Amino acid sequence: MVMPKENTTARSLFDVEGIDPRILRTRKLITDSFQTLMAEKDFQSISVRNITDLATINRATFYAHFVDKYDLFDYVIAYSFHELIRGRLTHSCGFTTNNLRLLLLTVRDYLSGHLEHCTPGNQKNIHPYVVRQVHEQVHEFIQHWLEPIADNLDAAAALISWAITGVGIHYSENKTHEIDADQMMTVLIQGLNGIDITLD
Amino acid sequence: MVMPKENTTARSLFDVEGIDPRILRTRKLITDSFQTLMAEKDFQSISVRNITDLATINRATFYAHFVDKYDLFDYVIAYSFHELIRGRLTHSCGFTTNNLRLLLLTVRDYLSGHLEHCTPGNQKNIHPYVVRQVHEQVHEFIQHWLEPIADNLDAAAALISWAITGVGIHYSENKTHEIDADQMMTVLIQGLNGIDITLD
DNA sequence: CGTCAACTGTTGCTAAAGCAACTATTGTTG
DNA sequence: CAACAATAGTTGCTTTAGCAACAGTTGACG
Repeated sequence: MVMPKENTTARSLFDVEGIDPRILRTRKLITDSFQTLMAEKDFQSISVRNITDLATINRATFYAHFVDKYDLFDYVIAYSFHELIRGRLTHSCGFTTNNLRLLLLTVRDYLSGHLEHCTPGNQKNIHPYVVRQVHEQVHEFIQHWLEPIADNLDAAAALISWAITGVGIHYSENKTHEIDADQMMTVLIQGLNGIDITLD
Repeated sequence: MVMPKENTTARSLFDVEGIDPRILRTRKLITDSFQTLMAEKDFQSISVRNITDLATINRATFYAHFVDKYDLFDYVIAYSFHELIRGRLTHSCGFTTNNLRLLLLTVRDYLSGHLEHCTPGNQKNIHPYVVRQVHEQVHEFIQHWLEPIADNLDAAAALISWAITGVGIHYSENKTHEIDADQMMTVLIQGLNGIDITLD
């Protein structure tokens, strides 16, 4: 089985321009199937066979698109979060207080929707895979915003992206303190001033 | 473009056993797309491009499955009628009065659903393509039923299948005289006795 | 009338998806 | 424990679908 050729010139992970429609269709069949199955049973009890049967594709084809079901899970999380964020922010709209707050709220809202799927005990918490993928997307935004203004780009992007993701996790797990978002924004901004980053 | 290889050992036109799942999927994408478009606009104003765009398949692929949109139309009609009839009758259940009545009622009900799509004037009537396909399916049933009992098979099958189709058209176009179905059945049965065919 | 745009049907070539078969691993049930 | 069934990945080869380009047709509009 030969791997489908990814579009190497694509700007983003989810940019579909110029990709063979068969790849897009198969990918959609797989992710739709997976999300349907996730709605009715646990992740661990879903087999690759389940997914491919429901998607009406060959099992070998699955492995041409994803390494395994964990890889698929990563992709689905990243993609759905990306879609949500795309509806609220544009990639090129810049590093402002308001955008940071928007990003923070988006993270919180998205993670809130993923609390019920991952309840190992009585404690509701978020699956680490979800956190990792969400952070990755946040990081990408921050890095893109900081590029023109930050000297120590990597450190600053890591700090801010993790700060936002962390706060998002906190608020998604206990939704009672809406007002603290502004407080946290203040702390964040002051912290950034300390490393010579200022906001518009 | 090489044509997909039809399953030559298939018992029926719509038998799906052993056919490459890509063929089935593509066929479904095309027919679903077509039926969606038919629900929102006129047959003549639907282009092959419209169909393939909505179906997310290549235009050339369409021609690997169907000769043109008329061919597709035939297929969709025949298939949907076949599905309806399959839910009410089995192919091997024999030539009885009750089965003939069932067949007649199925034809009437199916054709009733196709009146609104074909209204050239104020007169509601049925598209000739629909009639042809429906008759073909009815004919197949009748021929299969008559095979073990009729001497002059072709003539008898033609007579009965057209009689049923014709009566079906009549009742679908004016639904007021439900009771006449039984009268027509009587006439049909007596006519058949005249050519040495008797019913169980 | 012409010309412009869109559609039809067809072709050779390329790329993706299906299939069968295989090894390896994981349960699970007597 | 052994034997069984089911799943996970992988591979070589076959079949189907996409693509781009072409000539021919149709229809609308100035």
